[in-house]
Amino acid sequence: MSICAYLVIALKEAMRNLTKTMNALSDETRLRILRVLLEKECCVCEIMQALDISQSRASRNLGILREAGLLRARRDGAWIVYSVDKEGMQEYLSDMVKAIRKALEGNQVVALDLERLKTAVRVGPSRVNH
Amino acid sequence: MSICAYLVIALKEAMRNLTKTMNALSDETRLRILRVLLEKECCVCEIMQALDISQSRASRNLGILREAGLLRARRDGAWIVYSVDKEGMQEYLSDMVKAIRKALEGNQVVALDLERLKTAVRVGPSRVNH
DNA sequence: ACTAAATATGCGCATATACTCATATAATTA
DNA sequence: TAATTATATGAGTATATGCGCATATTTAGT
Repeated sequence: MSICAYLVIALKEAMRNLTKTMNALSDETRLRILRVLLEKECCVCEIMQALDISQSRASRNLGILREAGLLRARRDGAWIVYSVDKEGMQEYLSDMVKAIRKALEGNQVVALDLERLKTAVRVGPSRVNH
Repeated sequence: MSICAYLVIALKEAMRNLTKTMNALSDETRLRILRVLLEKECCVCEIMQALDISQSRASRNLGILREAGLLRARRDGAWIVYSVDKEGMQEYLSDMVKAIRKALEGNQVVALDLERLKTAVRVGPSRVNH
């Protein structure tokens, strides 16, 4: 492949990254996950409990948010802890996150999620009766 | 339908509006259209020329942005002029628009669109050889 | 009123998305 | 090392999306 072709790809990548981000943020499940993670870092099973959703659904959507650069993941023993890396993320991503947070202010679905989050415990999916 | 059921629907509407907005902003064509309209209000045929896309594609995506509350449309003679209503739109929408604008700064695809916009004329689709 | 022009939209197709179910992978503990 | 636990992921399915093509709708001009 020619140098030129590579350049064209690089130029298109910025746009692709942006649409990827916006796509990640255009789904209700993922907006709810993001909002919960703005409250506190969580493992998959805590997200399951807060949103009252299945394990695979939680895991897959966390992966999409991570892939879009909105979350970071670290292992902590048996768990993988997801968090919003407010400082480390690209500036345009943190702008979006701030806008989303504001847009979700007072939202009732979110309120319920945050309520359930309070009683969520770091216990595996197998012990979450869902 | 009971009052309760209506309340539940109303509570869910805020979330639905947000995902609708984000969805509208998660497509490359629509991000490009929005960016062009931040430069100057346009009729459909000017958007066609700036982005070098078909008439139905321009019209449909303008409609989606409009439906999401991001654009307003007014008739001007034979034309329908679309614009970003920066003052009139919901606050969370204008936050998103600002973030998008910043994210697209220096983007090459956008640069080409804006270049073509300069030479775009308000002449109907039938006279745009595409 | 008739014709032309500008925009919107129904339809069909190809592709993308989101979910569940079942299973694979990776780390912990006995 | 074997069993258990936490998370990721492949497969299948139902639905949503984006596009082009053709056509409908609405306005302008004669």
